[in-house]
Amino acid sequence: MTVQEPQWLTDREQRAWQAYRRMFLLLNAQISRDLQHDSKLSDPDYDVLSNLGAAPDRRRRVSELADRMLWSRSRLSHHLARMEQRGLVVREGVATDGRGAVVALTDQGMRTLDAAAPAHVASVRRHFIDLLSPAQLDVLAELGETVVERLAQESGPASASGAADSKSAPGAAGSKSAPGTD
Amino acid sequence: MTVQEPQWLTDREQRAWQAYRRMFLLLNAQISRDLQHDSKLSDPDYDVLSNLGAAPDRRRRVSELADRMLWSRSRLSHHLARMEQRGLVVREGVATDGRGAVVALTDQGMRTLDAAAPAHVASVRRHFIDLLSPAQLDVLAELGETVVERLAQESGPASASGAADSKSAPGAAGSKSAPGTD
DNA sequence: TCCAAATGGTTGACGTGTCATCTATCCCCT
DNA sequence: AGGGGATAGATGACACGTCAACCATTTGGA
Repeated sequence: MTVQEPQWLTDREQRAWQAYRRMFLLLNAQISRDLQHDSKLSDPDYDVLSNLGAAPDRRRRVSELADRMLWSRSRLSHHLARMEQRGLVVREGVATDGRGAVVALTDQGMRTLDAAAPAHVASVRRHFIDLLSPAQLDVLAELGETVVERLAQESGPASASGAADSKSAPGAAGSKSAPGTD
Repeated sequence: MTVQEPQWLTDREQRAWQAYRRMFLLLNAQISRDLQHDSKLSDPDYDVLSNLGAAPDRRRRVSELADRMLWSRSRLSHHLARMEQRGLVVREGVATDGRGAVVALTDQGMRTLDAAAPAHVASVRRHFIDLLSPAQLDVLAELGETVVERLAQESGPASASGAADSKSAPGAAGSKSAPGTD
């Protein structure tokens, strides 16, 4: 019954882990701060808005939204309550299933999203994307997908994969229409 | 002049950003969960314990600890209050400066850290480190350092106290104490 | 010497996230 | 039918983080 000596991290591993954690800490703080100052939105607020904005009719089934964002239902429920309070979204009942609910973006929510998107994308670019080479971006994407895939299959074969947050431009140039930040 | 059309993310950029965010979301959740279940500690709890555990006399000046961890003083203060409540740390006054304070690991805190470290490292390995190639680890480290460096200098080149990084295992590679993972 | 500003740290209010629990509905099997 | 179980979602309690305000002490001049 020898106690197995734990396998500490090597210097190389330690360096990567450290860099990753510190990057997240600072990057997240900075981007959140920008978003808050520029648009009076929190990070999660933006995520919800952008995900709804990218939806067909600007509305989604609550559980579908939760799955898509990789959020717990509870978290989403709490957050929607706060956002509804602020007039950014509304909850509607769904006819086909008495239990279900649908969240829809209000006009105000839509306007808020449109107004926030450009600055947010710019923030992400400035503090992150533009600092990295294409090669680095690719490695990051690959590595992230590897980790996500493993975690997703471990913690629940029931999970559906979908897109979630963020940027990119879904057509609709001109001036209005959803800043397709998905 | 003309309103500048925001520069949305390209597919490649979008993919990297997306992967990064999802990875963090799931990875962090999983590691926190493991830590909570294995050792009854939250992520921040562990960070504080391990940082104090690695200190010369198992104690640090509060502000130095905050800088080192890249935490706000307020956050640290709140967290120390909770940890003190649980008997993991104690605050002591400092003679040389009437305003100052020092936090020290209690024996219980030390025991808790020792007990938690192996499982935590294993968790980090299992869900993250062991899934990546050395090359990927290096790219991640490099990229993370680039981003951190930029953010650190932007948000406060003035103070810039010892923060930097440096957390390399203080000769702990051996076996006994000083399990420093983060 | 004296006081304004800086520094170290705490606190309160409030938004956010987690877990456990609860309600209502739906599904399916007998 | 009829009831057990799964599902959709909401909620309450509590941990965590942020911001702004707040002491107390220390420092730097005039």
